[in-house]
Amino acid sequence: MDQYRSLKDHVYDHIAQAIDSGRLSGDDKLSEQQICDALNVSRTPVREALIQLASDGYLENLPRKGFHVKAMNEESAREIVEIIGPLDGRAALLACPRMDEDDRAQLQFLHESMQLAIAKGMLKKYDDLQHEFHDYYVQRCGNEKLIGYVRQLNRYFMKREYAHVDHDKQITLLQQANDEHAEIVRLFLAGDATGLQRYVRDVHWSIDNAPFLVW
Amino acid sequence: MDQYRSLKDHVYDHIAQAIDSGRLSGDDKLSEQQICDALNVSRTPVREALIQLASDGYLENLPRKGFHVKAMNEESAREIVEIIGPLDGRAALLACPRMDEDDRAQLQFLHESMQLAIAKGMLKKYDDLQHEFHDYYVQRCGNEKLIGYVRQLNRYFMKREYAHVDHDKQITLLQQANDEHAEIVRLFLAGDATGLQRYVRDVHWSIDNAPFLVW
DNA sequence: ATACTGTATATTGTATACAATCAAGAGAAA
DNA sequence: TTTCTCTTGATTGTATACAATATACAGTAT
Repeated sequence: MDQYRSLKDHVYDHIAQAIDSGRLSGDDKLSEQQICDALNVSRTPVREALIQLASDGYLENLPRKGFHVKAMNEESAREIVEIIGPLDGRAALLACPRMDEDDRAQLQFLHESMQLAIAKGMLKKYDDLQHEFHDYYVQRCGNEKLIGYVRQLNRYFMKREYAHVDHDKQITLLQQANDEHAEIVRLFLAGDATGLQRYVRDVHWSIDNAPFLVW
Repeated sequence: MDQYRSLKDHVYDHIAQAIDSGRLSGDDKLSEQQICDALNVSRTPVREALIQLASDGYLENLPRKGFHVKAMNEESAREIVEIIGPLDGRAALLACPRMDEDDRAQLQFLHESMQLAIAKGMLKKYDDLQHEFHDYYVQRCGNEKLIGYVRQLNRYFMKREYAHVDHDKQITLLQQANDEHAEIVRLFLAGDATGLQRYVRDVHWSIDNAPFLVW
């Protein structure tokens, strides 16, 4: 058994993971009692976890009607795309002067790994590497609040499915995205923080691209 | 007696207001029992409110040691200034095409009111109008998530004091800020959304200005 | 006087009990 | 059959009780 800080945090992690992994989705209602039974805890820590999950954007709370998973609809997708660019761009700007030789090598390696994944048609692998790539410089921007915002916004892209696009089209899209990653790596190597911010914000996260096209 | 949605929300509002108004500050510890006594409620809704307040950035929670007000130090001020520009700029971009004739007139009126406040040396009044000015277009950006982010970040500027700067210097700073507001109004009137975003982000919220210099 | 240790008190974390509201279904009236 | 109402059970909101940990302080040893 894991030694959690508190039962509240245990419950929090349990539900957050269920949502991130897609086991809970849509507008699923969460029954407090059901969670209690599943984790063998009382309602108190469960409710505390639910309140925190709602505050963190995982859930919605209808008064007297309980909590349900916040659905990912057209509108919230738009809202996220409208915000992520400026934040990710700013993170890149801040991270740029904080990167050392090894960091830049890591980015280049990730870029080339993604290229390999595309060549082999390993879409899932590409997706993972993509997150690692962006995470790498975001984590090094030196701004905890910014890191938190970006992490929260990115959650919505974790569950994205490519099923509705045919395989060849997907490859084309990923290749385009990775060409942009190449430019991002180039700007990091050149130490052009300002240009980097502009490129990440206005090109890579162009507001005109649909959510499933970028990144 | 107010008819609150729930006692939890009642407690939440009470403490949030105490913090926003400056009655609670620094690293003040919050005693659960003390809040219970003050509001005549049990610990359950109090704890639920505290958890939500912590999740919303008002408080910090040291396990087994309770909640305390998150202090505003040099570092978190820097973090906020690094983020607010891109977000406020994006809000202006999104709001621009959504403004009608009346909205633009409102912005112009607020700008001129601020000019009047400066002329009369009414610094507090200027501050209030300033918030109203920025709030006006942020509220109209059509992105609830973005509105929430900007609101949360702005909380930190509400309690700012000018005490450590002499009066003449303050006037100079406010005049400079309001000149920038004039340009912002001009861009709104011209409908130049892109230029507006750039100006708000890179000039008005220039990362080089200290927090107490801008806005 | 200072540092350490043990105990008492206070505070936080969790469980349970109670109150208030909501949802579903049975039965009656149209 | 449909709709309304009433009742019953389930679920949420709140209070209280108990358990675990931390804090404060007195007493002792160095």
